[in-house]
Amino acid sequence: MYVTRKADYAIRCVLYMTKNTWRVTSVDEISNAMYVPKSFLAKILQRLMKAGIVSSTRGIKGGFQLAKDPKDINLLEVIEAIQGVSAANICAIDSRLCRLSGRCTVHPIWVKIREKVEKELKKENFEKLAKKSRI
Amino acid sequence: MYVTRKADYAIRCVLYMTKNTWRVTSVDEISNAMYVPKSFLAKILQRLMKAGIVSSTRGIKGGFQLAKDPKDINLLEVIEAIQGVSAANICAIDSRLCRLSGRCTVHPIWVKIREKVEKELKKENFEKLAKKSRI
DNA sequence: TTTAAACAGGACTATTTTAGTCTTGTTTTA
DNA sequence: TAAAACAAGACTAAAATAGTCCTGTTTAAA
Repeated sequence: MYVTRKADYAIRCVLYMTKNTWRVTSVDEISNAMYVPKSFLAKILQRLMKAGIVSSTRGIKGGFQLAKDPKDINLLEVIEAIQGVSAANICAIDSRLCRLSGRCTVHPIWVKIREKVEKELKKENFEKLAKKSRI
Repeated sequence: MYVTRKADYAIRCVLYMTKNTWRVTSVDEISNAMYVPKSFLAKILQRLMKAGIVSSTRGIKGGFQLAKDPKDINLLEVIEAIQGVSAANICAIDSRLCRLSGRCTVHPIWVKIREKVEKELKKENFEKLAKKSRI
């Protein structure tokens, strides 16, 4: 499980929107507030759209807003919206990717770690995060 | 925390050597047994050398053997010997790498996850792994 | 009705990392 | 002294990461 810059930006972005729930925020605004390159952020928001996490309004005065209640959005979901499923070791995602799997002693350990990490990430919803947030 | 092929091969390699403790094994032998490209494995073994996990004997009939008791070698140590320290998010390794850290709500979560993963990996020593192993 | 602000989406690019290979040299034992 | 084995650095191809850019389309407001 490695969190890319893209997913990290996505998290900041959802966090910002959580603090401005029900208000339409533009890419430009989020970009400036969260120190994320604008055109890169636009791509990220498109992915969050496809995942149903945000919704968009086009045209002047348009922008993005959360499509769900912040308490129903967790970290894992945002990360996976951006980079797909991931794990410490590819074999923990798809055992076919490892020619030793099935016979491999280490395999169950990767699976266990993946489960633990995903559990932690699922526990963290954005309502909770925003309460603690100072940015 | 992402485990590269290199670290994955290193683990297989240490596992093989654990099952042949006190015997000198050549790169060629391990390479064939563990399905790892020979010249790549040679590089990996050099790293394990520097980390003090294996020792080498040069010349004909030379090769590698574990430099420590398998029960004193854990997964984390082998992974870090190959790829250095890692975490789900770079900010969990060095908070200076994140311009929001200190103010970032998500930062403590990455740190917690890193700690949990490292704890799991430290628990797994090679004596234990070899007992379960069928390869 | 036109203009400008904003999203949509595809193509493109530079940099870094990953996963190796290759070559030349040194050691050691039979 | 030849061959088998490690040592170490240079090299390379492919993939992933981190963006940028450009050409559209939409829509509120002047």
